Amino acid sequence: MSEPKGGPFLITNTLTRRKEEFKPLRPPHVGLYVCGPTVYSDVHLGNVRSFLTFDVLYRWLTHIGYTVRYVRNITDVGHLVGDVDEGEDKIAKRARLEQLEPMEIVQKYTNGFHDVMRLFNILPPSIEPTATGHLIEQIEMVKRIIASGYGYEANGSVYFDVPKFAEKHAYGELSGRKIDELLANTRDTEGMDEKRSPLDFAIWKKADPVHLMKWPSPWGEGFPGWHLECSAMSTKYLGQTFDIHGGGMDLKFPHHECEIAQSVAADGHAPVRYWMHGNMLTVNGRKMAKSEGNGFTPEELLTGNHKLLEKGYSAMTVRFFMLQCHYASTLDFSNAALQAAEKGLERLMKAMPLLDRLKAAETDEADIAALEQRCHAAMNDDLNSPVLIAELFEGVRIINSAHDGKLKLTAASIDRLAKLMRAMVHDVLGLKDEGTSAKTDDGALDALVGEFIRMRAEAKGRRDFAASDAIRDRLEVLGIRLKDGKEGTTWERA
RNA sequence: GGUCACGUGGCCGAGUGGCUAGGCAGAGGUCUGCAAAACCUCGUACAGCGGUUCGACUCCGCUCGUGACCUCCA
Repeated sequence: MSEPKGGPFLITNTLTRRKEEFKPLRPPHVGLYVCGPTVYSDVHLGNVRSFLTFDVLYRWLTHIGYTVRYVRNITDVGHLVGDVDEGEDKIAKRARLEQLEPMEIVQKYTNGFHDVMRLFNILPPSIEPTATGHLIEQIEMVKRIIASGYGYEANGSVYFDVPKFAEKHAYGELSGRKIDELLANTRDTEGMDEKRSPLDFAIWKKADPVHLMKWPSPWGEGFPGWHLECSAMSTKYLGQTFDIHGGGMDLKFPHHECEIAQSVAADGHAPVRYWMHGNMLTVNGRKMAKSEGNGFTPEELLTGNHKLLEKGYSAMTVRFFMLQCHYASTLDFSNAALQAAEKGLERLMKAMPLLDRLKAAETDEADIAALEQRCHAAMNDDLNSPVLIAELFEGVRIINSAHDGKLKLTAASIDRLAKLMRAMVHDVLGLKDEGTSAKTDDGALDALVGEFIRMRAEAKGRRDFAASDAIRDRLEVLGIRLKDGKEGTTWERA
């Protein structure tokens, strides 16, 4: 494959801070790695936004013809709760609080994570490796880092020697940090006596005797450092250098910076060619985060049972809401914005079934090819889903106008428009019908409502509008809304 | 404190050195017995102050404001 379908695909590479043309290492294959969740508590909406961003990336790469191997890990090793390097690990803490085995915690929240992903129609990755399933690879990587001279053992733990690494390599390149500034900003050095420098980070950590999640290693019983699993697993499944690594902005430093250092130290190669970072979801201007306590669970979202929510919103409403904002911008949550998205999505989704009912004309009054071109251009420009959605509303206008008989389309244009709309709405944006239309209901209800529509038509025929309006009003109360059109009356759920 | 972003019409949010995305809300109109829906028309916004330019919302500087990272975090 020399060129992707529909022209070059540009992405903002956070390593260079520029928009670059995406050229995979081994086309048509693309290696994509995304940092997954740490499974010690419920995922919240902010987490969902990040996984949604890369879901759309995955969908778009696939749509333009690439074969993508998408790896997204599950962090199931208990990393430490507090600052510095002391204290309880997160999973063990949760296990104690919930009185469960650590691996029960891991399973419980992994299941929950998968449920949420399904709810938001986020596709599963090609490989979903766990940190605990790749201890051997991680231990081997620690050995390679020690062998290259950038790792040292101290009291059963192994640390990465950042200042030494920085002498020959660009530590801080991704996050735009300089070693001197980092050193100048170092906070207290308590509990860091094992480290040669406060900038050093653990790649293997000795477990104290009460620690629950620990494994044997050449340095004694312990557990891998937080940054190590991503390096080890991405290398295993995507190679020492691969195409795209994604994650939230907040992972840029230190997590991704450390990943680069580890890979360079262990294998001598920069691991990633294009880094992509999604921005944060905010609430009242503040980042939604577990530590802020301003997040909410999918159940709360659907039911509206949360102090921040005026009402419940469907998963697709939220998905659409997020896609109306570019992934690299912060997106502020608000009820007003969510309600606007709900209305907009409804308009878009209601136009989709009309595609089957358009009547072909001899001439064309809309340029579907140009619309198609603009849709592709939007997504090829750094996944600009807001612009794609704007174009899709142009498609909605065309569909509605044609359906009203105010705009002519040839059979070929109708076919092309239908294919375009379905591909963009369902395949690329991942928006699915949530079953509010009459079409998905069983035939009995449709037949029943049809009977009322007939009765009402008879009343209207007698010009007995009191009777016809009564039928309409009572059905409305029951959640059935009648709509009179040129070709008769249709209904939908109110 | 250091580093880096951002500040767009009532709200949410794209974007560009000159040709005023889109959605929601609002106003008027067409259609309809009425209504709903749909369609058409309407808002000339870009924090403030300077500078560069024939021309800046878009580039540069300063000021103000907000946020993120610097510690686990998507």
